[in-house]
Amino acid sequence: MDQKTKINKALRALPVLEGCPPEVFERFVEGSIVSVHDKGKILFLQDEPAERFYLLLSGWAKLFRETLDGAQAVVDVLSSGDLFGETAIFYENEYPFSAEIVERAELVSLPLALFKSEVEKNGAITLNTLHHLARHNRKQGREIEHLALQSAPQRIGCFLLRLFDQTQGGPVTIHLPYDKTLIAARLGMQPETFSRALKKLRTETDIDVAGSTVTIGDIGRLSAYSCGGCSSGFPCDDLEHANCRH
Amino acid sequence: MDQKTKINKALRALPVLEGCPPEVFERFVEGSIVSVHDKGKILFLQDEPAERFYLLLSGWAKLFRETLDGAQAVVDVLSSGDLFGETAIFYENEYPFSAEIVERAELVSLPLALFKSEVEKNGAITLNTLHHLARHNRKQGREIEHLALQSAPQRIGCFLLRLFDQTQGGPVTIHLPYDKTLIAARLGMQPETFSRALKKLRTETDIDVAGSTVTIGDIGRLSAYSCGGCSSGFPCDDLEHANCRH
DNA sequence: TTCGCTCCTTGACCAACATCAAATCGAGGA
DNA sequence: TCCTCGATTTGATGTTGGTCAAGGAGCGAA
Repeated sequence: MDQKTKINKALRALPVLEGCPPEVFERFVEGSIVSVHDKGKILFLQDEPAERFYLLLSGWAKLFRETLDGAQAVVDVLSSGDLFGETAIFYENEYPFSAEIVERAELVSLPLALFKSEVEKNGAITLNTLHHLARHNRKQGREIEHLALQSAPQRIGCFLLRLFDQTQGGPVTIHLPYDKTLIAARLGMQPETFSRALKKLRTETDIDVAGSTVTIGDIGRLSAYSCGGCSSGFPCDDLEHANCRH
Repeated sequence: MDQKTKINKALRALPVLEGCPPEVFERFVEGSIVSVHDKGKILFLQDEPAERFYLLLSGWAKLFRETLDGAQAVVDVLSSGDLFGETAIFYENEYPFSAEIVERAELVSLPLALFKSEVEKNGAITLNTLHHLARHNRKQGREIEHLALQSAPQRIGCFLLRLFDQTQGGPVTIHLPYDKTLIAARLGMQPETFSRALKKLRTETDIDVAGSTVTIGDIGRLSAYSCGGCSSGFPCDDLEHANCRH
C-alpha cells in the first residue's frame, strides 16, 4: 500500500469527515504532509497562526496551555487516530493550545483552509463537526467538574477506571498509557502528589501497582471511592467507546 | 406589545436562530411557555429527560452539577438574554446540569424537539449552533485553565476584569452582578476563602471594595496581578462583547 | 556489567484553601 | 424605628497539595 492510499484510508476513518465526497478526500490527500517526530518536538504554539491541523498515526502528543508566569496545564494527551488543531478554525485561525510530541510519533498534517471551507459548505461535515464539538464539550464539562471537586486520589482512580471497558466485571490489569509524570500533569497535580495519591489509593481500594502496571482487585470498591467526586455514577456516562480510550 | 410579539422579538435576537425562516419562529412562539419564578426554584435536574430549553428574559439563574457525595460545581450563572438547556440535544436529550433560579426571573421555555430538528435540517441553524458551541468550548477551555492554575485572588481579579469594557482605560467602578457567596461558588471556592482572597487582592492591587461595589484604581496593576495565571494576556481574548458580560 | 540518565518515590516543610464557630453587617418586613 | 434572617467577615485550626532536596529504581548505551 503506498503512502497516499494509506493516508486516504486514515482520513476515511475519521468521523468528522464521514460523508465527504471522494474528490474532497482526494484534495485532503493532495494537501497532506506526513512527518515523524521525536519526543520533545513542538508542533505548534498556542496563539500561533494556524494553517494546518494534524492526525496522529502513531505515538503520543500532548496539548497544553501555558500561563504568563510559566505554569502549564495539559489539556489533553492524544494517541493514534486522534485529530488536533482543527478547532483553530473557531479561534480566528490561531491554535488554542500548544502541541508537543511526548513519544515518537508519525503524523499527517492537513490544510486547515480546506477543512474550514468544507465545514462551511458541506452540510454533512457541518453536522459531523457539530457532534465532534459537542462530544468535546462534554469532556470539558466533566473535566471542569473533576478539577473543581475531586481530590487527587479520586482523580487518579477516575483516570484508571477510564482505561478499560467498564461494562466488564472482575479484576482488571491495566498498563498505564504514558508515564506517571505526564499523567500527573494531565490530572493537574505535581508528580510528587501523584505518587503519594496513588499510594493512598492503594491503601484505600485494594489496587496493586507494579511500575506502570496496575491491577484493580475490586472495580466496585475503586469506583465507590473515586466516583463519589463525580456527578456521573459508575460506569462513566461519557466514554466514547465501550473499550475505552481516556 | 402583546406577549407573543414580545417572545417573537426575544427569539429573533438570539444568534443561534439567526436565519431561521419566519414560519419557524412562529412555531417556536406557538410552542413557547412564559413563566416567572422566585429564587430557589429548580427548573430541572441534571440527567432529567429534557423536553424544553430556556431563554432568560430577566433575573438570574445558575447552572450546576452535583457529585454523588453532595459537592456542587456552579457551571455558569446566567442573566437576561441567555439561553440554556439547548445542549441537551447533544446529551441523549438529558440535561447536562441542573438549573436553579437565584434571583426572581421571567423566562420562556421552548420545545427542544423543534430546535433539534431545525439544527439537523436547516443549514444556517446548524452553522449558528456550531459557532455557539465553539464559543462555549472556548469559555470552557479558559475555565479549565483557570481552575487548574489560578490562585483564589487571581480568579477574583480575573472575574472583576471581565465585568467591564477592557478597551477603556482609567479607574473603573463596578457593581458585583450577584452576591458574593454565588460568585465564590462560581469561582470554585468557599465564601470564606472568597472574602479573604478579596481582602488580599485589595492589599495587592489597590482596588476598593464597599459592599458590592468595587473600584479599580489601576487596571494595569490588577491585570498584572491576575492575568499572570492565564494564558491570554490582558485584555482577555475571549470576551464576547466589548462591553462585557462574564 | 557499568555508566548515565530520567523517572519515580520519599521526607521535611510550607502555603493555600477548607472547615467550624462566632461575631457583625445590612436590607426588608413588622 | 426595631427585628430578624441571611450574607459576610473574622478567627482558630485542620487538610490537602505544592515545594525543595535527596535517594532509589529502571533502562538503554557503551
